[in-house]
Amino acid sequence: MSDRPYHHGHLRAALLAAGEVELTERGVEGFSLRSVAKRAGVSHAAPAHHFGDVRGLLTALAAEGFRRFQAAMDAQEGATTDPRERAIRAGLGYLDFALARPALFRLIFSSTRTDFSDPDLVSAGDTAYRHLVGLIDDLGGDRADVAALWAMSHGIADLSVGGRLMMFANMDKGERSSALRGLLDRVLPRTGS
Amino acid sequence: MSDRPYHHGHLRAALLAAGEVELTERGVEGFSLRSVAKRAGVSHAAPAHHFGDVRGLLTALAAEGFRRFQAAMDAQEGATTDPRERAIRAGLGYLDFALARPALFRLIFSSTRTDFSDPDLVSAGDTAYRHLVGLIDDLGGDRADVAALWAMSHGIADLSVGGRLMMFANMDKGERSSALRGLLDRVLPRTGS
DNA sequence: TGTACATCAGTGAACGCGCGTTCACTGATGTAC
DNA sequence: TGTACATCAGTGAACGCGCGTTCACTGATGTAC
Repeated sequence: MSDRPYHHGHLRAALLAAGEVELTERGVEGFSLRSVAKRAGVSHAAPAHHFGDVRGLLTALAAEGFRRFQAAMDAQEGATTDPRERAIRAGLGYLDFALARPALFRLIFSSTRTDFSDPDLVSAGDTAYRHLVGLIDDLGGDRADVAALWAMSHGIADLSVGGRLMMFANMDKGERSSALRGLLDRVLPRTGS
Repeated sequence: MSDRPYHHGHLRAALLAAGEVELTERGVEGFSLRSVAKRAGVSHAAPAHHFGDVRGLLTALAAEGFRRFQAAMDAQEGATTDPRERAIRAGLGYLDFALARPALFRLIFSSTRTDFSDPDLVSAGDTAYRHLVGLIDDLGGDRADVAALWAMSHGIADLSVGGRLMMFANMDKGERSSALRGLLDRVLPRTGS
C-alpha cells in the first residue's frame, strides 16, 4: 500500500462527504462536480464512475440527507411512548437537523437540482413523510394536523437556516427546546383526555 | 422613433421584468446576467450600466420582491380593523405571494446571491418584518407570537412552493382560505375578551 | 499454487460552452452660451 | 434659435475561467481453471 493507492477503496463515501462540504461552502447554487472531486483528492472524472453526473451526486446526497433528517427526529424521540410528546420531539429533531446541516436541509427541501424520480430519493423522502403522518395518527389527528405540525416545524427551521428568525439559532439546546415546545403545543391536536 | 431606438428608455424596468422571468424559468441557481439581457433584447453588457453586476440585479429583484410581498399582505388585509382578522389575512397574503411568485419568494428568503448590506433591500425587508410585529402588537402578543404566526405562514408557503405540501397548492382560493384560517387560528394568541 | 484474463476504478488530456467582466466605441440626449 | 460639448445609454468584440462530459488509457483487483 503506497501513499496514494491507485484504487481509493471508499471513494463513493468520500465523494458524498466532500459533496456535503461543497454544499456547505458554496451552496446548491455553486455546487460543482469538479470541485467535489478536488476536495476528495481525486481526478475530476472519477465521480462519474459512481454517480454518473452532477445530478446523480446531488440526488444521492439528498437521499442521504433525508435519512439523516429522519435520524435526527428518531434521536429526539428515543423511546418516548406518549404520542403527544413524540410529536413534539419530532419537531425538536426537525430543527436540530436544519441547524446542524443547513446545506442538506436546503438541498432536500428546496433544490431543483435533484432527480425526483430516483427510487432511493423517493423512498427516503417518503419514509420521513410517513413518519410524520404516523405521529399524528397516533394522536388521533387528521391531515390538517399533519400540515400544522409539519408547517410549524418547517417554518421555524427554514427561517432559522435563512438567518431570518434568529431567536432559535441563538439559543442553547435547552432554551430552544422549551421555546419550540411552546410553539408546537399550540399546533398539535388536543387528545380528549 | 425607429423600430429599435438606440436608447431603450425603460431598460431598468425591463431588466427587472426579464430578471423575474429568468428566475422563474431557471431558478436562482441558473440565473445569468447574459440570459437576462437577451430576454430584454439588449446587449449582454447593457445591464452593467444599471445594476453593476449580477449581484446588483439580484439584489434589486429581491428588494422589489419584498415590496410585492408586502403588497400581497396589504391586499388581503384591505381595510380590516379587527386585529385578529388582520393577522389571519396577512397569513393568507403570505401564501398568495408565495404561490403567485415562487421564484421571488425563494429569492428573498433563501438566496445567498443577494447583497444583504444593500440599504434598499434591508429597508424593504425590514418593512415586511415590522409589519408582522405590528400585527401581533395590536393583538397584545409577544415575540413568541410573532414567531408563531411567521413560522406557520412561512412553513406552509415554503412547503407548498417546494411541492412538498400539495394540499394548499391544489386548492382554489376559497378552500385555501378556510383551510389556512384554521391553521393560523391555532397559532394566534387569544385576546382576553 | 500459478497464470491468464475479465472487470473494475481512477487518470489526464481534450472538447465545446456559457459565463462575468472589461473596454473602446458610437448613437442619442440634454444643456450652456 | 443655433451650435458646441459633456454626459449618458447601449454595442459588440474580446478576455480568461470553470464547468460538465467524453475518451482512450492504465493500474489494481478478483476469479476461473
